[in-house]
Parts: sequence; C-alpha cells; structure tokens
Amino acid sequence: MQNEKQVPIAVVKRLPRYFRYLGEMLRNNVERISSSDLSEKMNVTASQIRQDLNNFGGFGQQGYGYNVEHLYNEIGKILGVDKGFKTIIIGAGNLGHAIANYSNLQKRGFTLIGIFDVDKSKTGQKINDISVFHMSELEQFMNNEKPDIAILTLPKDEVTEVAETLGRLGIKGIWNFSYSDLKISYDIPIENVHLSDSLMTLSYRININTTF
Amino acid sequence: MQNEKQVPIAVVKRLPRYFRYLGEMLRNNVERISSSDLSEKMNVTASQIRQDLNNFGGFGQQGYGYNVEHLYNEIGKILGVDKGFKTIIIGAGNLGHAIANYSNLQKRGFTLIGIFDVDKSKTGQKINDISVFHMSELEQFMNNEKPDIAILTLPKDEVTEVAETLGRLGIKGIWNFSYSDLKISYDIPIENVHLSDSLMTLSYRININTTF
DNA sequence: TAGATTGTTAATCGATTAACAATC
DNA sequence: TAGATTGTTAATCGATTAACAATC
Repeated sequence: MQNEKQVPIAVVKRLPRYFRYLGEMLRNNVERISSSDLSEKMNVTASQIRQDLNNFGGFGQQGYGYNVEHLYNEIGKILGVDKGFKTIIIGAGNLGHAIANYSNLQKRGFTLIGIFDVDKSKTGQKINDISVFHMSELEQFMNNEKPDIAILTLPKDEVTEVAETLGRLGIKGIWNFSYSDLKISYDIPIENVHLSDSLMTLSYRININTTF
Repeated sequence: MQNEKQVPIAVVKRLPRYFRYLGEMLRNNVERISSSDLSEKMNVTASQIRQDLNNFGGFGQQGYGYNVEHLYNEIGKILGVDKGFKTIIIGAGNLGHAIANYSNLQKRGFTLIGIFDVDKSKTGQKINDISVFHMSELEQFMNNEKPDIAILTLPKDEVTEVAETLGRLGIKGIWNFSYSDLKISYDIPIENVHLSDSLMTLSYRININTTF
C-alpha cells in the first residue's frame, strides 16, 4: 500500500501542463519530441522535464526522445483521466452553471451525471442536458449512481455540512469553489480553488510594475 | 525603478491566503494574533509567516504579535486591492456570466465596468447590472474608461488576437481563462487560470489513493 | 521588570539544474 | 557505427525551518 516514495506535489501540479502541451502536439500530428524541444516550447528546462517524468518511469528512448501519443496517454493514466470519473455539481448557481457547461471537463474524461441544489424552483430543470435534483435526493442518488467527484459551488457557510455528508456517503474527492479552505473529518482528497487568489496575484504584479 | 530585490513568487502566492484568514479574523473581531497562533490556524510554520511578511517590512511588534486589522490592510495594499482596479470581461458566455456575478471580486476591490462579446444578440443586455457591449465598441471604451484589468473568458483560438488588441490599447493586466498559456507581445502581467489543471490534480490524488 | 514574540541570521531541507555515462 | 538523447547521479540553488538576540 501507498509506498514507492511519494511524488512531490510540485511535480504533480506540472503534469496537467505537460498533458496540455502534448495534447496540442498530438492534434498537430507531431509524432515525437525531445525533452529539449519540449522545454523550449514550454519554457522550462529539459532537465526538469526528464526529472519529472522519471518519477513515474522511463517513457522515452535514448537518441529518439518521447513518442508524443504514448507520453500523452501515459500522463493521462497517471492523472486518472482515463478512469472516466463520474462527477456531480452541488450548487446550481452561476458558477455551477458555468462548470456544467464547461466542455473541457467532459473532454478531459470527467462525466457529469447530476446537479443538485436546495432551490426547489431549479429542480427538474436541465443544464447542458444534465438534470437538476433537489438536495433531498442526494443520498439516494449517491447510493445508486456512486459518483466519484463532487464539485461544490455553494456558499461557504453551507459547504462544510454538505461535504461531510458527501464524505459519509462515499465520495472519493471534492473540488471546492467556495471561498474557504474546506476541511472535513473524512480522509479524502480535496482541491480548494480560490479564483480570487489568482486575481490578487495579478493585481500584485500590476501594482509593483507601477509602483517601483 | 523595480529593484529592492524581487519577492519570490512563492511568497506572493501565499499573500491572498493570509489576506483571507486575516479578513475572517477581522470579521470575528480578533484584535491581535501571533505568528505561532496564526501558523496553527493556517497549517504552516510560524517561521514561514514571519519570513514571508518580512519581505515587505516589519508589521509586527515584539511581545505583542500582529494587529489583525493593520496587517490585513497592509497586505491589501501590497496586493493592490485598495487600488479599486477597474475590470472588464471579454466573452459573455457561461463563465463570463459567472464571473460577472461573482460578488467576491467586487468585495476584494475590483470594479467591473463593462462586458464585451462578439454576439450582437447579447449587446445591450445587462449582467448583474453591468452593460454588455459589442466588441466593436472596445477601442472607444478603452480610451474613455481606461480599465486596468481584462478578464478573458473566450475560446482559446480567439484569445491571442483580443489580448494583443488590449495590450495595444493600454490594458495593465490580463486574467486569462482560456485553455492556453497566453503570451503576447506587450510586457504586461498575465495570469493564466487553468481550472481543469486543478481538477486533474484532484483526479491524480484520488487515483493514487485507490491504486496503491 | 519579566515574558512574549518579533525580525533576522544560520542551518537544513528539497527542488532545480548541470553533467555525463548508458544506450537507442 | 556515429549521433542523439535519455535516465540518473551529482552539484547548485532557493526555499523552508530552526534558533536566538533584539525589543516591545
């Protein structure tokens, strides 16, 4: 169980970017790429690419480089996008709507199977062809459909309770958009997305450009 | 100009989180906090907090700690949220809608002053009280209103051209949501947001939890 | 004053880069 | 085979943590 020494999170966070660039190349029918060519495109060092990839095994070949399609697929497997994880959205507000309509998620192998909201006026509607259910139906839905990932787009003072419920019902991971660092009593992965953090970083950079 | 040795980006990226926790404490009428108490709440080391803050000056006081309100305000200034940066959204699709309705941005001191789209059927509408203009009106609007930040929520094959235009018209920073690492010929800060990267990181973590 | 806690220097740790032998 | 490029070890760099003198 859980061994093989853990891959640094810094490395993991770079994988989606590799995946993105390789996908682009694949669409452009690029067959192979060397770490140094890729490093130029991506503005990182070739060393880093080789080091990163070798956390997961040797995907390249001396004198040849990396086969784009193969590497793309392998990184996809590492990231688990081949698993077809089933997702639900909780909170059918603006952000919930946007994510439900965000085709990239479907493309990356995540299948949206349901949307939940406490607002009864939304129940029964469809968003991007996916049904909106009332929160009271969540437990039964979880038992029947066994979604893997819950996307939480609800106010921050409601999020902990909902997340605890999801944990109890066996969710495998939570993608949290509420303005908080969600923590629950179940040991499952949670990714907290803080959109405004990124905007404030931008703001900082504008600010120093201007100030000094 | 631009000196005082640059603050590491790792530090800058932590500032919004400090800002968030301090804001929370401020709302709870906490008057002062020591680095060690804050470190416990935030799950980081006290050392890191003190080091991070001292990149920008000494905000604390020996034997006392940090005054919450003062520190909150100072970090706000560093981040530039006190500047009232004027923002526009380009792309009135689902994500554009969601962001326009995302009250946190207004709360963090960013003022949305216009939304643009190529789709004429959207022109003249209002989203969260903000007018939607046609893209052809962008240049004049920029000249008159001088927005600081452009939020780009449009398809990735349209984003570069629009961004170049914005650069030419004097935008100060770009918050890019399209599925690409936007690069333009003007030297202005760009923050690329890749929502699906974060989801894939979550997916990875679910995957290893399950596999090993 | 005595106690608490900062600001800051020094030590440690981890991540990135460089180098090169292995090998396709 | 010769050339290219990986996988991997070693060196460097930077970031985090520990320690403590300064000071409120």
